[in-house]
Amino acid sequence: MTSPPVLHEVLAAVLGIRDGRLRVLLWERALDPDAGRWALPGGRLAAGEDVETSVRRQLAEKVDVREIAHVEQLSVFSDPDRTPGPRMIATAFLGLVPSDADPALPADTRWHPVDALPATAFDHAGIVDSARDRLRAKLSYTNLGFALAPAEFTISALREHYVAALGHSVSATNLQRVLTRRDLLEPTGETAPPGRAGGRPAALFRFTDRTLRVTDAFAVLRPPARPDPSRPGGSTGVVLP
Amino acid sequence: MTSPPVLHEVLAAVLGIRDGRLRVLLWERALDPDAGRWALPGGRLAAGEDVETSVRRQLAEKVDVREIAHVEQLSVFSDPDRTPGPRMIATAFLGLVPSDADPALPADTRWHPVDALPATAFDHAGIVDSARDRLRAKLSYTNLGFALAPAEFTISALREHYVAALGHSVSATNLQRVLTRRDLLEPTGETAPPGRAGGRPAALFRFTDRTLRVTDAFAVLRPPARPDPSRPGGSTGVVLP
DNA sequence: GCAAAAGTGTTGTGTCTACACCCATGT
DNA sequence: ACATGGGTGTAGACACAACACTTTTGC
Repeated sequence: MTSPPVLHEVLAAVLGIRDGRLRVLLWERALDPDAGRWALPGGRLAAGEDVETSVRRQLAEKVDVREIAHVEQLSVFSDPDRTPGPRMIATAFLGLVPSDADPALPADTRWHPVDALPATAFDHAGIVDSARDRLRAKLSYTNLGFALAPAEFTISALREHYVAALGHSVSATNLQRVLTRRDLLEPTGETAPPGRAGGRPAALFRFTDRTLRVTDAFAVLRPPARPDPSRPGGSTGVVLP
Repeated sequence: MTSPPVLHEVLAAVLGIRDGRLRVLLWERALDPDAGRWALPGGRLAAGEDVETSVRRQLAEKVDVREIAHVEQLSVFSDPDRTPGPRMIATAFLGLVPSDADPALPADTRWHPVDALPATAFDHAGIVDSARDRLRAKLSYTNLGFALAPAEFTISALREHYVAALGHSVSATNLQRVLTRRDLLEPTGETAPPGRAGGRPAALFRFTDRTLRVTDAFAVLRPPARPDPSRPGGSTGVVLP
């Protein structure tokens, strides 16, 4: 009745916008199994730590932990044959690095576009896919953009980040309004100088909050609207003449 | 450098509407540790199985697996001190049982309201909370109601299920329209006889699909609307005179 | 002045919530 | 007839997407 030993590892799909594309941090395996293939950073769980502590510790070897703006658990990958040798269960994480953080990377480590992965080790390609999907979903109903963008940015720079992450066009106009309406952006007061071709200088913004916040909890079937006494005006906003 | 052994278990928070309330299936521990406290069903991962296979197997001991309409992974609970004795990591699942399934339960097992849990074992209360939260969120942007409701139901019966699960009032009118617009409901053609007080007989409905489907993927920043050639009429529906 | 880029005004559309009203049945 | 519960019609309110237009710069 004794089960064979099961080892436990944590793996992180660390995503960030680099060079206008959504990329993931991978390192090239030097040794078998899967030598020459690209793998997610991570490693064995140590004695005193829970999985989140572990993944943060292991990432510190690849990229300065302070550069990681957000970490969240994805799911467990537990196919008995997912790796050769003794059975290994993996808890996968999504990590996000803002584009102004440029950590010095080990020689075997590089940013690869998530939509053009090299040959990957084990089941790591599926983990990257689920990280990308999670990111795309959360960009639409949380403030998670803060974890991709630099500390200060113009709206059009932010727009490029969203385009790269979502994979479809995004209007700068609507992006600004959606984020502003939710009080996620605030102007710094500074402006960025225009390029050599001229143009109006762009105002700089920052995210008001750099921790995850759910801004659109309900798609439908919202709880009944209780009249909100904190809002001074009546139910209507402006009455046109 | 060798890590101490880590054991792996799966735990399931099986939720269902019973007696008008959202409840979770718990069994009362007979032995220490935590004897007399109520625990989630689950157990050790066996050799050849992944975590989802394992949780389905373990649930078969408590409730007929065919009665479980939906199973999904929640997250890993890995605090080193979450259980006494050798370290145990748990992968937690959400399971849902429709209210017309009434599995014969073992003597030590009972349905408990999720908002009035008895003394629970280990960290299981937190797992129940995250299961409840996941269910509430997904009811709003997926067709997950199918996993709580019986095979056929009236709108007002369905409404009571949503009220119990969400914890706030839901209008039958709007519930029907929201689900109908998304093509999640279809009429069976049958009607349910009215109660002894009279009233119009209610039409019976069923869910068109009994597997999980995301119906509201984007809160904002949707991909640009490509003109849909499959839809015959122009962009507008009806023109008023 | 002109091109380029940023940002605001405005309009159209969808769809959600709320509520009034009509429908079918038992007593 | 009338009470009871089921179901539809309709109106109001947002909020989003799209696009025209104004503003501010470099050349």
